[in-house]
Amino acid sequence: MCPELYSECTLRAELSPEVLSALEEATSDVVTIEAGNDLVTSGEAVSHIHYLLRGTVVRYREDKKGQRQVVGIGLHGEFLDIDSFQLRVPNYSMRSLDTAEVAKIPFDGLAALLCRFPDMVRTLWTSTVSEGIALQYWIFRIGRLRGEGRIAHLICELAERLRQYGRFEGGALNLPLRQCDYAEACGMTPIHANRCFASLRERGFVDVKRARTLHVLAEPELRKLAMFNVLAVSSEGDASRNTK
Amino acid sequence: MCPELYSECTLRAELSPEVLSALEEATSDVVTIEAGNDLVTSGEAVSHIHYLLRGTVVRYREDKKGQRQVVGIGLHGEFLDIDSFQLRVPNYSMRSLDTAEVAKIPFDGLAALLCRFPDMVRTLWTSTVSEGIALQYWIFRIGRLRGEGRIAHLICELAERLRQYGRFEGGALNLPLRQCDYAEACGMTPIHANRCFASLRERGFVDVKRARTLHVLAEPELRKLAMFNVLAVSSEGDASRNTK
DNA sequence: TCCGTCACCCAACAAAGGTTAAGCCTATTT
DNA sequence: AAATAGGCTTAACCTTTGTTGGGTGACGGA
Repeated sequence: MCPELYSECTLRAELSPEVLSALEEATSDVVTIEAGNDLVTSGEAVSHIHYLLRGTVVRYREDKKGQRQVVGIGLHGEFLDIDSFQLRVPNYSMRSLDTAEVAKIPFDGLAALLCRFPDMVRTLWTSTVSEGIALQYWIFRIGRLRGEGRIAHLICELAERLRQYGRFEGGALNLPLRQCDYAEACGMTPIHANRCFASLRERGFVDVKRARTLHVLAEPELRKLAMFNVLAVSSEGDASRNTK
Repeated sequence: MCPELYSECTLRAELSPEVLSALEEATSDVVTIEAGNDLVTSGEAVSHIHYLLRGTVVRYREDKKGQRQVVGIGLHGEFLDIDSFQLRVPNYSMRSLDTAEVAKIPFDGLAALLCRFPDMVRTLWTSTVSEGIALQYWIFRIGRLRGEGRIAHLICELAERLRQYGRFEGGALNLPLRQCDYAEACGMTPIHANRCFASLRERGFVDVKRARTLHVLAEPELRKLAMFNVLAVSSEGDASRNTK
């Protein structure tokens, strides 16, 4: 097992060095998954949780016509499906958007770890709570915003997360997300996502230098448009024609 | 403290009688909240979790224009905000739709309980995971379904939950939800919710006997329309004009 | 009793977003 | 260099949904 597997883990502050190295020992294997392949398939039992070492992953649900609704985006350094430790049979699928590398930690190994480090249960529980909060943001985004605002909201979320991880240099959203991925996450058609991107570009809020790297040019305006971070004292804005 | 406070608790199977009575002892007080009042306000610290003894409660987020997006519905017998034990300052509000009675369990009391009954942590964690799964259903509903399907989906969810609790007698959804509450939960305007209800009524799927009691007349059709329970083997249907 | 309020209902119009069917550009393959 | 494939872009058309403004009936308080 290569050393320092979990050196970029985003839960790091919460996990002691002992736990991290125990996690590394408990890791059964590290696999590479090509773009467009499923890591996890809805309805099929899994026996381990996944940690993303490299790449970007979407979590989604499919309707019976095969239309996908993305319900989460996993960035590298994140655990992708801690909840499956409880579920055993996930009711979502996960797919990598580019070449991904994931570490697998078997459930039994994790269970042993939780016995050895009981505090870890609280940490994982807290992480599940955070994910729930994130899901509520997604519901707000899709339920209360119009097309342009939804895209802007998702961009703001990703920017915020990358910034937290120190990977938002130069305002670049360096992620393999295609317009159709944004569409699936925002509950709209790719054509409409395209219209929204065109408008955001026209307004000078973002710039897309062909290569799947999106440059955020006007984050404050984007946040206003998306009513991102509603908790902060609102500074008013042009969000007039923006809600339902 | 009145006895048997938690006799209807929906986590009951997971909680031993000892834990239940310890919970009862840890309960600081039981309060009554009139319809339309907030139990919890976004951004304001709380010091206890809530258990709903009577009534119905919505959890929501507000945008800066005061428009609400409901992100969860609490039924009696449920803990409403276990997650606030971790958050301390919730970023959502909760409001009762009718006269509600809630029991409050202070955080410190709960913390003591978790020390005394360490297994309970896992139970609460599992409950948080379930809530996360429910939130993914909500995202799917709002993101992938059209108006009629969204309303149908929410009705199916509520029916399912009431049935689990043994309170779905005669196919009646006996809840104080107004059309505008459905609208706020489904990300649409009350006017449009009204159109959707009219259509569902016309099709003979539901019946609303003025008095806020909704009768489910054709659950299979509703489920088909809503693509509810996508996991089950699909039996095909008329869901053609129903997705985006 | 009358009045106000609240939930529901309705209709006409406008805007947003889905559908279909193209065309374009770039990178990769042959 | 030509061929191909994937992702982006555009346009025309039509459905869904929001907007505005009004209406009804039930109910509770003055």
